[in-house]
Amino acid sequence: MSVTVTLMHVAREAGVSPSTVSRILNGTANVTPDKRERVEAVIHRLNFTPNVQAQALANGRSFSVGVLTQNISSPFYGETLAGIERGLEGSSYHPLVVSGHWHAEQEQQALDLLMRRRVDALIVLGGVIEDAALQNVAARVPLVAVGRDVGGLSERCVLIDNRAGIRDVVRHLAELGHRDVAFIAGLESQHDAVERREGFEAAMQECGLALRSELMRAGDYTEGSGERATEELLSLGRPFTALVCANDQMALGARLALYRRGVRVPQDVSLTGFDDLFSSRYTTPPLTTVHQAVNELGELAAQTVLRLLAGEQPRMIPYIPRLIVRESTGPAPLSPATGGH
Amino acid sequence: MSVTVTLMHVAREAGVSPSTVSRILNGTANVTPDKRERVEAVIHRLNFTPNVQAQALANGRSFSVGVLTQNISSPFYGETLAGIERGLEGSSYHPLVVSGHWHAEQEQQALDLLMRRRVDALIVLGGVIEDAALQNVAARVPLVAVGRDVGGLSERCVLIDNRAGIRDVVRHLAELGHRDVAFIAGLESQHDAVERREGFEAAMQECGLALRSELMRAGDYTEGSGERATEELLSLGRPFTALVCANDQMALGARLALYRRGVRVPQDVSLTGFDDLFSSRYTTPPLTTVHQAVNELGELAAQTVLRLLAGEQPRMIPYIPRLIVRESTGPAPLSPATGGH
DNA sequence: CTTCCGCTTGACAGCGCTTTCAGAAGCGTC
DNA sequence: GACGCTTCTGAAAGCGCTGTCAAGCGGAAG
Repeated sequence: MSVTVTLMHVAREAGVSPSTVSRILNGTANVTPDKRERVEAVIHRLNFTPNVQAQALANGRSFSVGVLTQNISSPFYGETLAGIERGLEGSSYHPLVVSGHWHAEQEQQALDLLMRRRVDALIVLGGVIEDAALQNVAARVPLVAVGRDVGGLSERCVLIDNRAGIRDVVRHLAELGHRDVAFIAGLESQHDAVERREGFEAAMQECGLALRSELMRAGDYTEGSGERATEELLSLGRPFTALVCANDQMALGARLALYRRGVRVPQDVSLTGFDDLFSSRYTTPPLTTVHQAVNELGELAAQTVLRLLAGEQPRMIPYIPRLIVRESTGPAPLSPATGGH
Repeated sequence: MSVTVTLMHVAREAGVSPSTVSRILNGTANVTPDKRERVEAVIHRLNFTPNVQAQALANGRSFSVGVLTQNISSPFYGETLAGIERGLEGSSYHPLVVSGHWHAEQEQQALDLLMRRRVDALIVLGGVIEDAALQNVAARVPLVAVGRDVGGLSERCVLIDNRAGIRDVVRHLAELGHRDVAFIAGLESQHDAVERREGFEAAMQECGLALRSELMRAGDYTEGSGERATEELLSLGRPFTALVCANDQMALGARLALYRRGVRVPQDVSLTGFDDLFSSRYTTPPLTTVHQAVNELGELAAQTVLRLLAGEQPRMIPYIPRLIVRESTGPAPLSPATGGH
């Protein structure tokens, strides 16, 4: 392994001062064409790559944007990350991703790590860490939150209207004639899960449909939890004709449980999700769900961060989710299977 | 925004030299307990976080491991990343992820970026960039490749036996009595896609099954391409009883196309994938596929990198994929639907 | 021909940290 | 009490780059 070549080497080799090389590298000032060419030739010949750490140290900017996500492999956060990546493309900033796994302690460690790395800005995706910790960090670097309302930083939060999304789902089902609607919620510790549950309850009332506690189950946003919750619901003898899940992943689990019991979707039971993951277009049947444009949310967050870094004061537009009707919902069966116990 | 506090501030405040603070931070040398306590108190009080860039510059290690992935939002790479993250946990190293999007030029840019950031090591996931570029980089930092055999660096490549995986699939289908087996391949530019196609052809021959070119289609590993290829195959009048897809995502697309045509899985057509994505347990019906343990592969890669960084010379064990039989495959129909054109 | 202006360029002082080197204690021993 | 040894600690020299400052240069203006 050869010694890494530094800007100084380039300067010597090209017979100019380090300052000049730096200026050529950053376009900070004019340099006579012949010197520039000479230096560029040397850079190329020596395969010189500037040391970002040194640059960061010297000019106080690391050109990286910290991203606190929860679970890098979840389809939901994965798409958001891709959006952030795309939003940052073309700028000289780069994302630095750390996972918090929905665990306050890990989230705090992740934040520490990002601060240590002196990120120039921060994007926070969900999470359960207290607002105070985020406010603390926001005092040091520009911060944008996605899918979570941080007290005192609301104008920096990209939010979606969970209640409106679920309301659309319930209305859609009501229009199809469903009266017995089951619901699988997410964890009460997650902000949006609470909003979706409350939204469901409100919408049911609004549509004049009875809210039956035995038809309300809690999962944790994973496929497995959706499957288990659905099995419990089915063990009641299927006293429902529609099943609303608080996210697509649980709907996927629910779908499997229904399949195992030979319950047809949507002929026997209509099934809905929330998020519109990419793969939800490909479930059997394709899932009726609420589109979140996770991708665009990520991109929007990234662009907002860039604006903040450029010294602008961008305003956030609340994101309105959109109901996507596919084939997993249909008219309520004429003779609804009544509870069998 | 307050001025960031530096090690120097801490030193002054605690009445010791910067060297001492550094030593306490890194445990580099003994320090008398009272000084240590004093310094630690100040660190805490001032909320001091060491600047990683400066540390990196001073001691020549950035404590970050570059990861060249292809598509951060793909379920396949997402799980690998999670594995890498987990494998690096506990060490002081941290992953720095960049996407190449299966595009040689972007991959090269990603590599440049990582070298600029002076990553201490590199993990490469797939990709289409030439071996030479990777060898070039490997001369500078330890490199581990996953799912790709880099010439001259084979001992640093975590590989899976694609041919063996597909062979198991074909044998499984043959045992179930299928004789007319269709295949949807990936792009010829991707190494593993080629291996899977070749593996399929070899396995068909080995099982004494006829290889019919009209039943061989090419996709690009996306759901949409699987769907389109399946539609084409179905337009032939369904002269096949089993459909082998080169990855799970295409199988998902295929599943939708079959659903649309009212073809039952597995009663009319048996369907298989490759990769065993987490969500493949939850398709309707659950997908028979080849398990890749993407997660563990990532973790293994990370651990290997750590070993390399510690100066050891770890040996790679080739990974043997495993057939997972679920419910999307079944006996060949008694009276196979013959080609209808 | 001198003066002034604008542009290019190099010297140099950091950025925040680590690490070597050598001095200062502290301790045991003769 | 002096000597040598081991620890602990501070001064100082970088790590690779940027940005300020002032010098040097050529040409335009007087």
